[in-house]
Amino acid sequence: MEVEQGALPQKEDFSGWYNEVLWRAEIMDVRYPVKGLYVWYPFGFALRKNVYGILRSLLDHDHEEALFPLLIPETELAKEAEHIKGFEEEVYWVTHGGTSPLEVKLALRPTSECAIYPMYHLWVRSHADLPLRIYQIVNSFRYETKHTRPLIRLREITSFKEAHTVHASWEDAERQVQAAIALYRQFYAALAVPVIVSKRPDWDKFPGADYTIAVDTIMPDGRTLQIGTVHHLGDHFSKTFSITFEDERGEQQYAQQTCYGISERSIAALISTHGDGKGLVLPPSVAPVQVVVVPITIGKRKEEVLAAAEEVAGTLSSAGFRVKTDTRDLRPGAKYYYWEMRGVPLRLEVGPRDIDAGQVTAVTRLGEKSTIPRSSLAPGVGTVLDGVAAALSERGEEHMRTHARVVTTIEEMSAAVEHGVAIVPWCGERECADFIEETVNASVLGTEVQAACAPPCEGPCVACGKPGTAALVGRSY
RNA sequence: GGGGUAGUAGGGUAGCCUGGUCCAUCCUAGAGCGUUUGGGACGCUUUGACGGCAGUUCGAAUCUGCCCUACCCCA
Repeated sequence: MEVEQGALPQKEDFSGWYNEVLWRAEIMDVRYPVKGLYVWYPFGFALRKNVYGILRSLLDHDHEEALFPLLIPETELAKEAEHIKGFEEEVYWVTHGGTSPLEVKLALRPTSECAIYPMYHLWVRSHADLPLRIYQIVNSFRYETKHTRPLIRLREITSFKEAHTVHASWEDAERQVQAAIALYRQFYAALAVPVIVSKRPDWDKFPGADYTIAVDTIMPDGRTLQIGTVHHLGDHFSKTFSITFEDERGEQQYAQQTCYGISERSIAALISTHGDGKGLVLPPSVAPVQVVVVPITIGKRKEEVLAAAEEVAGTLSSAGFRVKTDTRDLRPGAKYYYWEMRGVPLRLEVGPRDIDAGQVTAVTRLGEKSTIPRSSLAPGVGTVLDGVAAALSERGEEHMRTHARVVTTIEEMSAAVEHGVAIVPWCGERECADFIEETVNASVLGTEVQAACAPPCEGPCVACGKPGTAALVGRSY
């Protein structure tokens, strides 16, 4: 793996910047010989492990992790008419076993409802089995026809975390929807990625859902990226798959269900939100390397410096930090650039001058330089890392504040969607949404908008003038 | 769905019409050795490719056929 040098494309050229940083920071290798399938480098995979570790620990409070098969028989997939219609153009099919055609074609899961619910039919017997909350983290396949992009639009989604819950009542399922949104908010707060939550318009909901709540973020170029969805499935699937339970009175009832998912788009958002002209910027919570120790070895004191660097690294890893000592035979400057590209939140330089002063020189990924006494190394590093995390959260919120605007006219909306999203009053009619889309070349993404920066807005619909409520309008990936 | 263009080393290009020292070339690529090291060091040596399969030919990156892949334009 080579060390690429020179400047990144400017972040203003977001596409160029994004593709370049993914391979220079060794997140994804896009050279795999199938369009839309990409390879996780070890460094990228380590980042993925940390990010999904946070997601797992949040879910594990009241969910259980399981694993369902990749292949779904056509007979199961075809059961829910609305659902299959939503996916039929994107399904990969396994048609042969060796050279013999299969009697029943097998689909590579585009999502796992049809793999999981036949089993839920067997597992759910009584109200005592409910609520049931299970999740899995798996790959899934969609034959995307539009422009594919690593981590964002893929033909193999490698890291699809999908949760599927079963409840006794519609209201109970709705409470689960709220709980899932809260959980996703916590998750993205941990990544310092700001989000907007909204309810997707009816025509844009998950195929087979009562309604869909989406979590979006705003990318550096102002376009939105959907980074999480939560669906209330009502009893559509339980009727199709006969998921019933016996209630307290001994009567059979159809169960109420929800499902909700997050994919590696969360990592795309993480990278895009924080990265800069020098590469990745990672919150300490997920950085594969939190602290890099760079020995400044000069002439005679080389051995002494290396020993000091090792001692510093040892102290920190005993204290629980993810530390790397860079002893490669490179100039210090080259190492600084190398680790900055990989988003390491804190660099510690240990040279003769530091040794003599009983300190280390600390430089954060955000460019703040200080010294930390060797005598209080671990607490000092902890404080600095907390500072980086706080600064990233603040930066994220600032980005959201400057890219989401509450407006009331077509003209203002048109200007707002040039570099962000608009929140405008909308009456809820499809015709008005179509008018908005054609006029400003952006979509109505949702209603019931919840964002830290967005006060509720009501007023006459921007398109027709009838009473309307806040709608999120933007250009999306 | 219809049309077009293109695939040459880690990356970027030339060569193709007109088969033949083409061992091509450039870069911040790889490997090795040495001198270096408080913000991207340098020298020397060296490695490596013609998208795939078949065909024509004494000889194919170059000509022919099929296939694969990617990109662009139109619906």
